[in-house]
Amino acid sequence: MVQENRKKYILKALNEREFISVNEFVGQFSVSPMTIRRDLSELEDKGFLIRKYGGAVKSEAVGNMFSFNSRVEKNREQKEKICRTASGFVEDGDIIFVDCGSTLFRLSRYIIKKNRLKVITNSLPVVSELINYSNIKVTFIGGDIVSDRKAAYGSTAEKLIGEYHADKAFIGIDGISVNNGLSSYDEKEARITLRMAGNADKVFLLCDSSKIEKDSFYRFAPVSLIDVLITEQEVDSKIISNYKEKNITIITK
Amino acid sequence: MVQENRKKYILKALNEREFISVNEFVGQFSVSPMTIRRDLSELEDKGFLIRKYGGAVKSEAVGNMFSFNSRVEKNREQKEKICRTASGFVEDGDIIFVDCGSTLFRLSRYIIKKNRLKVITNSLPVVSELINYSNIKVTFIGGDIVSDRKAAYGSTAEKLIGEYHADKAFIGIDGISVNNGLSSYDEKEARITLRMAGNADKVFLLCDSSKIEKDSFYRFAPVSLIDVLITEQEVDSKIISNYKEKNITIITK
DNA sequence: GTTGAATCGATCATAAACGAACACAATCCG
DNA sequence: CGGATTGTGTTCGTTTATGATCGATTCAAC
Repeated sequence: MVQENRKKYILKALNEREFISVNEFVGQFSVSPMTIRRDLSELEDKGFLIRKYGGAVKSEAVGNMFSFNSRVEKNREQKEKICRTASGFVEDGDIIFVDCGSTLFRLSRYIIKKNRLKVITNSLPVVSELINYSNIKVTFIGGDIVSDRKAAYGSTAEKLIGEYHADKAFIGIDGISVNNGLSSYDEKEARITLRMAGNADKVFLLCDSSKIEKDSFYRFAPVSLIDVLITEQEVDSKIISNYKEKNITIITK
Repeated sequence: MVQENRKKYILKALNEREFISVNEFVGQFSVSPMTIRRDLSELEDKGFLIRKYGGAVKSEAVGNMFSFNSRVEKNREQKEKICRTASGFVEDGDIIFVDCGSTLFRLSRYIIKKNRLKVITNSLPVVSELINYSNIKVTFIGGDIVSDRKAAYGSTAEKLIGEYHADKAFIGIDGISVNNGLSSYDEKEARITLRMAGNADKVFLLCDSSKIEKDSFYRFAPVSLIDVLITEQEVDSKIISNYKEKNITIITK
């Protein structure tokens, strides 16, 4: 059986049962455990399931009021990839800011294995993803809740961020260009992002390649605000060197 | 049976009974007691149950953020009744504090029809109930998130409450008596409650009758802190007059 | 209280599962 | 044809789940 059919079969099996094991498919398809593990890993990246020791369970996507509507989300795979890359920069014991937004939200699932992590965020989806993991301390930036963003904003929120300092900040934007810096579609959001970046030692910008060298309408900071730009695919080498000049590293995997 | 199934089964069993024992699962799953103990320990960390000698009991924690909380909550009907009564005191245009806890959480659904309401709370379940109603502005008190209470606590949270003033505070406690005042099982929770009450013009205490004239271990305020006590059934007229002397009205419907 | 049985949790040992790296074959494409 | 890509299997060191041991703790009966 070919790879595609195998994956379809796996998903079908998962619809009928709560848990599927690696070994059952090893028998059924006559392939090695490694192959099944790879299949499951890819399906996990796409958000179809969650791997567990020995197999996998259904993706819990439903039921969490604070989670984004993932089925219809665009660029989902790219976001997953960016976040997976970004999670490599999170170390045990870190204190990190996590900005709000649909990209940053996906970072949560890649950091739940870290130890003694402290996460400071204004995003409700991030909180609800992390709340059940005792190895992670979550601090929520309070303020006025904006329902369509599912996050806290406003002067209180901004002021509160100033009371914390983090090792790393993971932020999102709507556009970035060497000449015009970081830009956002929403001013209140930009102010939160700016504060988080300002109170962290190292700043990681997570954005998909479509936003690079594009500007959104509210420009709020020079590119020097960030240290690392993480995106999902190779970028023009000319662009890379432009950012390099500003001491910004672009990372794609 | 694999680990994942085991845990799900354990939680299912806990939904049907008050107490589950380690030994019953040792028999059912053919694993060692140590394994079950480890399972229970992990489930406790995530806030799904509370371990006791020989097994575990249900967690008090509320939460509509989680997939399998359809368990039958204790005293649920009484809490509903108390909250329905309390909602009668909420008026259009009010600014109100809502404390955290399983009783106060139920207040949300009775106030969603009000107009121009502003709700200030440290409870995540309350936020998630109200977030989709545009007629209600929600302000979340940030701070350290405590997973089993699903709310924010700590010095930041306490300080933040001081920055707000509300028309009314709706609070909960674990015990109240004329002589010893309000008491709580948890000190950090008491401090939040105290701040909310202190920053509101009128204070409504929501508690079921089993807590009246009972003391919990941390006494944190005299009964004069509150203005109105809302409970679910008729209280002894002697008690009513004792509270009346302190200018507290007891309301039962 | 005292005592004894049951339970608990820290620790160690073991087997299974895991993933990174490398190797190999099949396929694609200039 | 030859290089690149893709899918798979193998190896091997690491991680995870589990069970066993054993002293400490808890509970209940006295």
